[in-house]
Amino acid sequence: MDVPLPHLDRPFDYLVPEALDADARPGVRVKVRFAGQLVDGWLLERAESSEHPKLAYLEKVVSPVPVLSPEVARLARAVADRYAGSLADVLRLAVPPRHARAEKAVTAVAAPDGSPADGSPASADGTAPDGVPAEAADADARSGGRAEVDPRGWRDYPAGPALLRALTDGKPARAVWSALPGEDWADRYADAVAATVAGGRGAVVVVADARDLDRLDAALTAVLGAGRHVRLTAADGPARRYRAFLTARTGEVDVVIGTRAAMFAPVRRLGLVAIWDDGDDLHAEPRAPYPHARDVLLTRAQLGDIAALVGGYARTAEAQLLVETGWAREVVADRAVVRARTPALAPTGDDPQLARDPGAASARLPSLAWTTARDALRADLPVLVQVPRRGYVPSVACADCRAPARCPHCAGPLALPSAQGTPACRWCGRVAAAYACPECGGRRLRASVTGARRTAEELGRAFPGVPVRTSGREEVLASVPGGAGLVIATPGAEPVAEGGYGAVLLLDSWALLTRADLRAGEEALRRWMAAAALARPGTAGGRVVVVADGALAPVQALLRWDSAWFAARELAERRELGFPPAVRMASVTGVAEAVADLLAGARLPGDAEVLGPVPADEGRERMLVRVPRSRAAAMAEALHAAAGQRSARKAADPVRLQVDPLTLF
DNA sequence: ATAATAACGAGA
DNA sequence: CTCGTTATTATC
Repeated sequence: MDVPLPHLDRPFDYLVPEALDADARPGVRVKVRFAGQLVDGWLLERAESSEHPKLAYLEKVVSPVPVLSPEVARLARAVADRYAGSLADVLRLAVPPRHARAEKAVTAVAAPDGSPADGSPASADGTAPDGVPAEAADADARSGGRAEVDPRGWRDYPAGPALLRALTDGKPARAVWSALPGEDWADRYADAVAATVAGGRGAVVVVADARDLDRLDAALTAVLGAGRHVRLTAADGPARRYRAFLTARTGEVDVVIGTRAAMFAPVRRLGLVAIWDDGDDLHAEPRAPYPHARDVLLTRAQLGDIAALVGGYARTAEAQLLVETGWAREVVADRAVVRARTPALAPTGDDPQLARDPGAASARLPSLAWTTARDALRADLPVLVQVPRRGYVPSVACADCRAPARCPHCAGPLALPSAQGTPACRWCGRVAAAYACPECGGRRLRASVTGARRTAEELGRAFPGVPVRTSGREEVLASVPGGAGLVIATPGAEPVAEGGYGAVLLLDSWALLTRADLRAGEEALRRWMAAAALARPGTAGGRVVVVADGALAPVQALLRWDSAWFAARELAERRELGFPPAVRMASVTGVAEAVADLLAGARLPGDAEVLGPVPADEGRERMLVRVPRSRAAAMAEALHAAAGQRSARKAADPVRLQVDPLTLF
């Protein structure tokens, strides 16, 4: 039933009229009369009988195309349960809006009679997508006649060739991959997909943005040839998106790549789910119930014995948890290989000791950064300058040692309500009047971040005669030529340089590190590594300068190119502080009475902690519920049920439920 | 939203 | 005890 009310989040039985019998198959969109009015719905399954005494008839089958595959239906239910949401909400994300013209075009190709090509009934257990008969695939598997895919660049990782072999063999391998600097990740993902396809199975790959998608698209076309895969992204518009969706659904292609819109893509005989750069916040769906692409894909892998690949230059705490729990194996290069591929990395003091050179002074560049850039330009190599985007909310840090200031009571972040105010916790609201830094004992606090963009603009003037390109919000460059030139980019928009950059400067790192965010350190490292990975290896003259204190853990991790170490440290810290992913959290946001009402009605597990309230925007407030991971399902169910109670009695004020919210403060 | 149903209280 | 009114709750 396509209604978002949580208390109606369950199947309803209807009679199928004779006339609709042929079209009324599982997975089709239907219209039914519900509470007097016509509503949209999904036909989940056909049954012989019903418990319900008085059934109404199905009003209409919207389209005979069973757009909802059994595998995706099961996945959507699991995702709804995990995120305390409704199936209808997840299905809205999973199945793009119907586009009649696109449907006509695709089904006409797939089957002249208008029915989809894969009209076979769902497999009994619902785990495998319907379509190709299982026996055919098994026969293929037993024949042993599958070509082994050349591991190519995966040879740089001791576990790499075995991973590809497992993919071809159809084994549910699960890997957390730390890409080497300079690695062509898109080629490696194309290899992994090709290995899966060689085994007769399909794949879903999710990337963060259009630029990554274009890159992966090109790599896949090179490896698989044209027409073997399809792009699925909301940016392509409703018609193309629906068309791509149907192409996958009808089994015409069995490799789908895309942004997070593709995470639910129906793929015939799915054998691999993969995500690149899982730390990018674009992977978090902003619509209810706010699922994260990584979690959706991993749920999918778990439900269907499907292989999973989680990769990035940097490793997230979530990926680290997969490794530490043994759910996934890490695929990393040996230290010797890492050393050989890494550019020469150096930190430099944050306080600019301005160089004598007038150019450096005007650009307010630390002298090491300036000389590094100059040397690269002299060697006719491009230079990348990473400058954080504006708009970061600074949190409060110790003015002496710059450790982030945390609430002594709940370890939430401190914030200054005004320039001269007393710091207060953004979680529990307690005022930290007599704050003393646990690191150095300092009592003074500072809020930071100065204009970052101007630094970049001035940088151009510091190197007269050198072409300057910018890549950022308005215009994102995919690549730049190899000669001398300055490229100024915001994080995530760094173009690839032909042959690699001679120098990469990571400026204003302070803005990244002091963000009021649990993931500030992880995020900084992720962005630095993504930029530094574009530099040439140190042996080929590649140098990276990070303007940050070399003693800080994220900086250390960058210098050693060891994000696994940092992720382990980060995860350990979150265990200690009781933060995700070590625990499961949910946030409940709304006007105070509504939040209190919902929590009062929720039968939370006994060991649940309720934190807050803290003020949220527009007069609303936010409470956090924290449980051990083992209680995650119980917490989600309790919150969903409580939301159901409220909606059943038509409680006026809406409450937003968010499980594992990306930002906790 | 709306219809069925339970709950309640007044008047016989 | 019945009837009419009102709160509650389920909606196939």
